Amino acid sequence: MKLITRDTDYAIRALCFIAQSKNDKVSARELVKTLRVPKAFLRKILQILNKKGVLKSYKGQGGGFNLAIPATRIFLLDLMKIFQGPLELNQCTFKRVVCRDVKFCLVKKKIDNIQRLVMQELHNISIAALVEKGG
Amino acid sequence: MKLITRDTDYAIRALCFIAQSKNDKVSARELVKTLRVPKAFLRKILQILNKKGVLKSYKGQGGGFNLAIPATRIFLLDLMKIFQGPLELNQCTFKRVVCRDVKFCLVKKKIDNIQRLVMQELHNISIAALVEKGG
DNA sequence: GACAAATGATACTAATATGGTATCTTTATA
DNA sequence: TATAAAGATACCATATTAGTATCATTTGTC
Repeated sequence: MKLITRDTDYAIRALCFIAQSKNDKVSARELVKTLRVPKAFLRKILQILNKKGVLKSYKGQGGGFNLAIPATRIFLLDLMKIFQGPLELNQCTFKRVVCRDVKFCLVKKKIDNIQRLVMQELHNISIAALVEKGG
Repeated sequence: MKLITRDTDYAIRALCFIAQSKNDKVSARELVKTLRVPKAFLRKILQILNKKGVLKSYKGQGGGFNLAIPATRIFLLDLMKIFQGPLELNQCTFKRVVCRDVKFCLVKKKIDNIQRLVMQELHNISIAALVEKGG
């Protein structure tokens, strides 16, 4: 049971690297060299991050990527949403069945609480926080 | 992104029903009637719960299942472990790469904290708690 | 003892998600 | 104008999830 999939993971690594870089742009080739991740796969991920407004891309020779928004405002939760869809711990298939009172499903309520907790925590972790202390 | 899979979900429902039942045994047929879940699939789940010591089974005509341990001691976390394996939110593929200091990976540390939190919460939800208030 | 109704064991299948590849197009710049 | 970059898109392999199907075994009842 995983909470973070490979693509989210790679995205985090790439963003950390880009955030730390002294250069104004970082190309996929550079990232692949350092991160040791399959190039075609990483390129797809970078393209998605670009479309979602997390990265800004520059085409042509000497092109590459840089952050479209400050590293302090890129959160794990955002990345997970992008690559893994919305966090829905369960979709309450319990309706009409276990719950005697449809309006009050304790299972859902309890799981929703956990979900809220997780989301809060994930929303507190930014790319900036990950790179600042050698993380 | 789901935390609870279908089989865990069905297991919870079945256990809630069995916990609430006045009879000393509940058969798969009864469960299917009430829970509206595919019979063959549910039977497989019940067999697993039996093997794992959560349910006790009775073969032959008039047979069925009942709880092998009190509902107060069956927790969501246990069921998730049985059907979804151990909760490992990430397996830290960051080693040597993003982390400059292998011994101190902030990503892992932060995610581990979240994991601890989730496990604590899941360990607080028992089948008994789910049925007691009409959940 | 035969039958029916239950679980046990086990193998198979279908659908979906995950983790990639491969290829061709477009753009910028030296 | 060649080259090195990203954009777009289609494809593929594997694993996981969800579910089926079948036969064997057990046990209560007539």
